[in-house]
Amino acid sequence: MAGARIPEDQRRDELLAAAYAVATRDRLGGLTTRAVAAEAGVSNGLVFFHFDSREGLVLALLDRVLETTVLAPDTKGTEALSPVLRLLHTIERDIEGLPENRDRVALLVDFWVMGTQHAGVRERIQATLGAYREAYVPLTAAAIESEPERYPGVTPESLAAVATGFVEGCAIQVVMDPDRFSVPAYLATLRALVLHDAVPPAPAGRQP
Amino acid sequence: MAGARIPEDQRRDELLAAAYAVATRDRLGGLTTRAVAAEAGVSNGLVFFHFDSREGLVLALLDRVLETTVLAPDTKGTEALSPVLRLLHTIERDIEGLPENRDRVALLVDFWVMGTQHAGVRERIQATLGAYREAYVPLTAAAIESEPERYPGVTPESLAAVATGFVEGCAIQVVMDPDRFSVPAYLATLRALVLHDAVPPAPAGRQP
DNA sequence: TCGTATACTGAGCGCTTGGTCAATGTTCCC
DNA sequence: GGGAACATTGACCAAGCGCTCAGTATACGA
Repeated sequence: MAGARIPEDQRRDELLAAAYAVATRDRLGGLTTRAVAAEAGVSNGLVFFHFDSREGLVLALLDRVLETTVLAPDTKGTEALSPVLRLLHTIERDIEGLPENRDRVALLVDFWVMGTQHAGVRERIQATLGAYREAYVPLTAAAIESEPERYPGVTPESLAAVATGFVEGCAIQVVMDPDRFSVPAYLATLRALVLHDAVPPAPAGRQP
Repeated sequence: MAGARIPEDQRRDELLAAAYAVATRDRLGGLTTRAVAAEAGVSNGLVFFHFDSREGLVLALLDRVLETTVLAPDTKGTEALSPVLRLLHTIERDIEGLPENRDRVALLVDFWVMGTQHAGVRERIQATLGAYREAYVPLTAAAIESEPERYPGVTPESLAAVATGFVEGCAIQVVMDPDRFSVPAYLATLRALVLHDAVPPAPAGRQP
């Protein structure tokens, strides 16, 4: 039964896939080495052969999740819009993509909370979120430059922090209270706040 | 050593205080019955005598934390302001109070995450946050009524949801990344977004 | 003074966990 | 074909967990 059947990298991937399945089902607290081994159909010891420790497994899973999670604003198709509308449109697109990725977002929230107590996790997540925030800076800079008198004391960085913070806040609400959280209502309010006049109608949808 | 020395309610309070100390130090994951007993200087069994189970202890602690946490907008001293400024001022006051309560907010975040998997915890937290949101509705209703043409498709409820969601998002950032999160920069940006013109200067402070 | 209700102790049980390791199966090169 | 290198197993260990319980000390009414 035991033997060198599968090259190491492939087994690692299998185990990480099993870990992802367990973590999205039972959260990080349920991610035990035995549960991963059972999910992958291998023995408990093999997990330690490939990852040394549970911590190694968790960190490898975090790296995998961060790598395969698109965390960059998608500005495609918005080139013709005004800077402010472009920024708004990008935020909206990020928020709209959240509900369909609820499992993954929930797992990321777990890692996020874990990062409060674990320096390695914290650094990885802060780096990723920092890159996400910085990717917004060109958009926010253009928006501020288009109406500088409207944004006194607001820097591209601070506006990017608020924009990504808004998306992150929505992500957490999607995880925590998906039934009450209404994406269309949120976006309509965001539009009304950001666009002081001539507000295009929000997309149709349930509004509380 | 053992005996009926202290009336039940007092011991319960002592144990809850010990649980609070443990939970703010080691988070919910470190809240074991033995740790609480050691913190209170009593035996392990006494925890079960007073709370039946670890779950009972955790729920009692949650109730205590929710009761003693002021989660209602403070509008004192804002009666003379315009509705929009009043809403803004209230949000700012809530956000400014977060950093000094970081331990407590961190504990609430832990409970919040726990609520994802525990119906009892979820119900308690949703009820509290729902009451917080509803307490904002009079403020948001007045703000919308003062400039209805500016808020098409925005209801008092949806604006209250965004306002409290903004505060909650800030709370989580205070817990997760307190060094980078800048309250003054956030508030300045919020002011610029909400007030379309004649923006009063934001309070001085570090801005990233 | 004695009995009873109550608060309290701490050893211990059963279970799960992360982690170790000697043994074993498999592959591949010589 | 034989052996070195590697992947894999599963029993096992120590530690920590929630929880139980027989027993003990205290307060108090009769």
